Amino acid sequence: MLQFNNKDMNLVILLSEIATIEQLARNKLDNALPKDLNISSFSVLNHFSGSRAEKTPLQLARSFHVTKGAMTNTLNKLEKQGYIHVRPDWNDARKKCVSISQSGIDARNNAIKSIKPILDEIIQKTNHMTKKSLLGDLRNFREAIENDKV
Amino acid sequence: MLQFNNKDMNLVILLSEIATIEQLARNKLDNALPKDLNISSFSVLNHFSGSRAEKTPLQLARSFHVTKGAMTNTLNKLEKQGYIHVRPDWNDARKKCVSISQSGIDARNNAIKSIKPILDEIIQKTNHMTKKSLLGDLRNFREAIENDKV
DNA sequence: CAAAAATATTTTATCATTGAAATATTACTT
DNA sequence: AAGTAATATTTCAATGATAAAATATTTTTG
Repeated sequence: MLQFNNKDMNLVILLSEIATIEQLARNKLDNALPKDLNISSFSVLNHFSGSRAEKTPLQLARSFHVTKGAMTNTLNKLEKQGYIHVRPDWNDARKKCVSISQSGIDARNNAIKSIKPILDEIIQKTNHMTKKSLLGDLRNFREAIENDKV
Repeated sequence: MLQFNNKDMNLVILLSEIATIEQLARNKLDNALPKDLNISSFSVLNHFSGSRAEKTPLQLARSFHVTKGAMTNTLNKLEKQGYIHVRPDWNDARKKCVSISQSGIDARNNAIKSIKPILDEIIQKTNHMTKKSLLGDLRNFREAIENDKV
């Protein structure tokens, strides 16, 4: 009978564990966020709180490993909400420059307040040592999967 | 300025790493699978290769942490394709009993052939020690997030 | 310099998922 | 035994993502 070998099987189990965690976390956070902000929109806003430098839609799409069309969608919503500024790139008319607005910053801070209890609950239930090693391991693992060409 | 504390921030980074991996892996596998089988359908078929015991739609929905409606959808497709058998539960008319068919087994084996190169590529790029500790850590982590009530 | 290739964004059709409501059946309560 | 609650499945509308095509602009090339 055709089967996975052990290594393949372990990898399949690992990947489905990852998919499960992603699904659970996404749903929890999505439900906790203010209803005008889904995870995608929040992630973009949060991205700009680290560095408020302008980014193009393509750069953002790549950062989040999402298609360009999906990013167009998210940015359109954020712009309609007034949470980001979008302007043409004066040097290259193909490009746009996206940055966060003051009300975007406010919305982001408000969103953080609403998901913080969930994050703290997870932190409380998880032992910290585990999480520390996890992140590095996961990054290595991602790099093994990654080969982008959006 | 309102901010995450360090632990929250680490958790956010960890979760977005997980989301990224999930997205990359899903797309890779989805593209590699035969076009009549997406990951959801494949996962269900593969589930039955471990134990061919009959399962109800609800049990399957819970196994995959997916809504009942989503599972109805997947099972309908699989049934139309002839890859599963669905029969009423003679003891409880609310329930159905789902099992894999011979052509479902064939489809699953064929799907494995098509994704094996991708799995092997990932395995090759990843060091095995890492993956071993990862799985246990991830399971603990999932348990910290999990509280189901489908 | 003109034609072709590359780059950035948007549009389109399709699809899988969610949450909630609808339907049907069984179990519990008194 | 009747009425209420619980369980299992399906349906429905809305949503967010994808892949691919369309559009527009810039860069490369011959």
